[in-house]
Amino acid sequence: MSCRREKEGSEWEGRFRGCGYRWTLSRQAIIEALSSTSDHMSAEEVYNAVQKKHSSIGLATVYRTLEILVGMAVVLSFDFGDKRARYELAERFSKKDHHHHLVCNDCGKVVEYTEFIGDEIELLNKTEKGLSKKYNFKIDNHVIQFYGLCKKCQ
Amino acid sequence: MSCRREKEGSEWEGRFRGCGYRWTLSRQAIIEALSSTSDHMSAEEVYNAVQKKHSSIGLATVYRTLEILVGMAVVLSFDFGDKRARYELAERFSKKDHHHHLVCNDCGKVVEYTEFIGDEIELLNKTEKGLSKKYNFKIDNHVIQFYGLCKKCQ
DNA sequence: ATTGATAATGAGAATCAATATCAATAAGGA
DNA sequence: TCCTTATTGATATTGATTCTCATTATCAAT
Repeated sequence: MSCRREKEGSEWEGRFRGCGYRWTLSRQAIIEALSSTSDHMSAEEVYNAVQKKHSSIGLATVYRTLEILVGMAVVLSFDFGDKRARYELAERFSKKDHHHHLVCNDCGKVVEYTEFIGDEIELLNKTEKGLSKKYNFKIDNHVIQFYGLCKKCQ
Repeated sequence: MSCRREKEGSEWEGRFRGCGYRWTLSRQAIIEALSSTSDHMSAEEVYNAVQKKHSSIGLATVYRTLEILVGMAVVLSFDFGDKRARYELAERFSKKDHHHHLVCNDCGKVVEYTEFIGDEIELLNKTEKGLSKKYNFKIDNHVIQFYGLCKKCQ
């Protein structure tokens, strides 16, 4: 086992314990699964991925852990219109740049675009500030998504 | 019955028949229910509202009709994070101005804001155009929403 | 290393919004 | 009025997610 892996392990461990959670094999495996793909996995897909190495981990544990990770803002949960939550590591834990999503209503294909993000973020921040003040909300999250038909499905 | 009501009835009838659908009492009642509130009703809430005047209309019909209305772009469907679809009449069929939503993650309160819409729309249109070209998508829908905690829930 | 409090877990049952089935009914053109 | 067929209500079913509960694992204190 490499030095790097140990270091990563203890970072995650620290993050969990810092939030009052224990550090367990299941949690490690689930984070590994999320880290090792660029897909937007559903809970069941995470379960299947995790099963390959650790067949004893149950589906309920996957759901519970994902809930915790979302609460820790380590994982983001998305709704792409296919009737199940889909998960992806938050920007700072992933290799991906900040992006938003463009979803095909027919085949479900998801494009992660980064091209127009700059202006979007800027506007979102401004709007967020305005909304916070006017409506007394403490805003901690936003969604921007586009829906349509991809080339094939048009 | 007023002249206006008759006229509205036939407008809706025309819209349905123009799409190859029949015009039925159930559909009329469901549209009335959607028109007579500013809430974001769930399918079950629409069902309850409709039941008061037409107790024979079934829940399945409500779901089916809402699906059709969404397909006709008469009704918009939203996900506010409470695990059920919520519906509202599209802008051109409602008294409301174009707005986006700000949702409390705790109590579920939904604020419809219109203040910052101008810039948002402009940016969305621009982004939409850029995405269409670059990714060959025919975009027909977008979502912008903010999530946080309202004053009470902070 | 052992212990004890308790957090986490797996298996499976339960929940609940949404969808599918199917026989009966209603819409609307001929 | 008749006929075709879309629509409907009742109800069963699905499928993602959550809950329950007995068992196990974590980890701070010993």
